[in-house]
Amino acid sequence: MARTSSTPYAILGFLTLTPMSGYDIRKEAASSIGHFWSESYGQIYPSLRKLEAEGLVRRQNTDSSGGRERQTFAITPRGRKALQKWRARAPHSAPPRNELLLKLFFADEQSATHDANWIAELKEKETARLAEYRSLRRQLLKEQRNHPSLPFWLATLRYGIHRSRAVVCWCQETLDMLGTYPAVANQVSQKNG
Amino acid sequence: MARTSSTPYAILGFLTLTPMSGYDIRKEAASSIGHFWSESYGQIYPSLRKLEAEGLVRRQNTDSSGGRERQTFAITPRGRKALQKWRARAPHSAPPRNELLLKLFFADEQSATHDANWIAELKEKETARLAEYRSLRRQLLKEQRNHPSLPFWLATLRYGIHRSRAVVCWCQETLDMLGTYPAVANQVSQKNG
DNA sequence: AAATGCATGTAACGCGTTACATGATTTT
DNA sequence: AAAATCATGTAACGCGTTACATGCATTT
Repeated sequence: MARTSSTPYAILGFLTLTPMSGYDIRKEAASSIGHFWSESYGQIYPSLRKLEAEGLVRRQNTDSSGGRERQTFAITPRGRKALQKWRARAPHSAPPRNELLLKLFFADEQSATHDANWIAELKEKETARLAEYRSLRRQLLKEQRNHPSLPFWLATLRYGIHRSRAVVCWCQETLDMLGTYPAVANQVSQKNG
Repeated sequence: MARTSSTPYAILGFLTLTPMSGYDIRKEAASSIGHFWSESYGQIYPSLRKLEAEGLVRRQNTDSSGGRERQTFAITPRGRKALQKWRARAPHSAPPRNELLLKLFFADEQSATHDANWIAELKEKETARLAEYRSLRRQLLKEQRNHPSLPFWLATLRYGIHRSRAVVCWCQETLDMLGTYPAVANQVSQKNG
């Protein structure tokens, strides 16, 4: 198996919940861990093949009811062991790369209007996310009330909430600061008070 | 020039401050934007060559006083224009990838001790960062008091502060949650109160 | 003389995205 | 019949890290 990629383990993780197709995994990932992790088909399908070749997953049944045939995979006992081993290894945190901040760092009074607009957008996006988090939280509390993993899922959600709140707060502070530049104050199409 | 990489622009940005060598850029980047951006030599040196070939930077003087010869680069007028154009383009935010959260999402009561330890470490790291931010802030306010870019630099710093505070807060909440599992409470080597 | 540190640079590798190709089914 | 949707898959590409190679100076 690949040395450093966590993609195969993300796949194994989802397959512990229930057997799934690559398509399902993608969809599930987007809705449940999308706020801190992303996977593309270009990663998932090849990974599934490798995992199958190593006996960590097995093809369950290819049912063709509705649409193209679906390849459903299930995790094997060896797959569960591999997942456990991965779980025990310390996570490495990737070096951060935030292009908005990079641009802001090299801003000047003339061009700061751009930043103000981007930051206003970001503020709205993160505010919208907070609403999504709340609804996702309600949904989890209702539909997964007794799932033993619920506390862990909620913990990752809380991370997103803390993060978004911090970002929204920073956005407002920074918009206020940028607003002190006349060039910015006059040009920004803002709904920030 | 490369289509999507922001590395060349980060380099151009630093060269607007003062002419520098690749080595200097790396050091400067680590200390000033290291909390939200990273560059490696493997990126910087080839980028500098390309930028030179395109006339966006020029080699200034290769002074060999002390150690190996130093290649110092300065930004050209065309380089400034390229930087301005980049500044005007909206930043794209990379899809997030947080391996700690991925592992936590697939945690179970047995293995949650690992997470608790990592989270305790993270909490200390982010707490230490907060102290670094404060000292960096003091330094900026003293040494760059009149630099026109100071407000933008402070804004990026505030981002880090908000972010770290949020993470520390989440860490504590999550440690408390994990502590309710007997298996975790007994095994974690903790100094968290 | 050896080891360490400064400074420049390259090569190889793997990862992940993007774009594309395919094919079947349902909708219009 | 055409368009849109579901589902699987591949190929190409670029980016960024890691590891390595080099060489000069200073320290021990």
